[in-house]
Amino acid sequence: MNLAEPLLGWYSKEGRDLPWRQNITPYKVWLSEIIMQQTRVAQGLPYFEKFFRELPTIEAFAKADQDQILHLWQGLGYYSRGRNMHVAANQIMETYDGSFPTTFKELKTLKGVGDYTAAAIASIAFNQPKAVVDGNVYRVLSRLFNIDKPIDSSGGKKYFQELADELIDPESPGDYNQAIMDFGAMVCTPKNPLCEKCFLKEKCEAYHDGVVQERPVKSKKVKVSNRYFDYFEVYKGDLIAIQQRDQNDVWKGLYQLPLVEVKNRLEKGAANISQLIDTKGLEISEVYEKKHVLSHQRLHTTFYKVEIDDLKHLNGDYRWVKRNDLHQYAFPKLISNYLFD
DNA sequence: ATCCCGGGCG
DNA sequence: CGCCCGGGAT
Repeated sequence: MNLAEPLLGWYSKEGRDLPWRQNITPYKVWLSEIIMQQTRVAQGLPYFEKFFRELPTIEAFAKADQDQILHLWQGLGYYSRGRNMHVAANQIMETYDGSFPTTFKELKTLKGVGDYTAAAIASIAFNQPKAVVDGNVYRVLSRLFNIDKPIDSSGGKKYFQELADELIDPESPGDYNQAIMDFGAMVCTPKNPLCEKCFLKEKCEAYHDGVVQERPVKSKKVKVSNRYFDYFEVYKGDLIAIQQRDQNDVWKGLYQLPLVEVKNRLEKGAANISQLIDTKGLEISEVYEKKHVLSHQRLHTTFYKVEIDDLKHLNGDYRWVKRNDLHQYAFPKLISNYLFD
């Protein structure tokens, strides 16, 4: 696909007018790229202005003391970026005689400069055809080519880097790189991308297949959270209390036993049923503990049973069911295992 | 209030 | 591969 032509056309009209894009120098590119890592333009822009005003040259940056740099950095987050820049500035003064290294390989020897930043400086400041691959590029390419390789796997990273290197415009690598990132930030956004007015929608395979929202793919499992559930088998004679789950949560619409969810393991215990009924004079026995794993949650459950002498003692949205009728209700495996096994 | 996002380092 | 951080979206 010839991506460069439409992208550069769009960029020349719609690209953002940013201070480090005027009178380009390697120092400005480096400063802006490091500041913009993990940072939105709106937030980083005043920091760039401030740094460039206070420390207008690589030499000034190298000679500043760390306290001054961190003070200027205050509020931007990821403070190792500032500390690393200080080291890198001194590397440049000492190893490269005060002038920026010009090759991707040399640039990567600078502290805090990885693949992305080295490619950005090499292409924007030195016109070398090295494709940047940042979050924008992953998103744009995974959608345009409907690629479902995970962007957080080593194989996926390599695949996207190679694809990006094929697509880059060797005539204007710097503008091309900035164009695709602006496009990702302004049109092909993570949430609510502007597909309907996108000039690439006819070429976009994910748009064509209706999977834009599912790109890019990440393989890292969603962080699994721990939850602590205490279930109570509350019964009177032949009747047992059940409850339908209606919250926007796991097992919505299914039935379960009266439940008390607690924040952590320490709160676990039979006493939790006092939130549901008056436990005075009742005998509550623990039946067993069970860990139940879902894709995104680890449920630490404990089952208790308690017999009550008056149905009214259990307040809330419960229904009393004959034990023989329990099979008419849909229960999560966790609960049916308890009830029927 | 909670989730999501993101380059580079150790 | 987990951590570093703050802001924006939800």
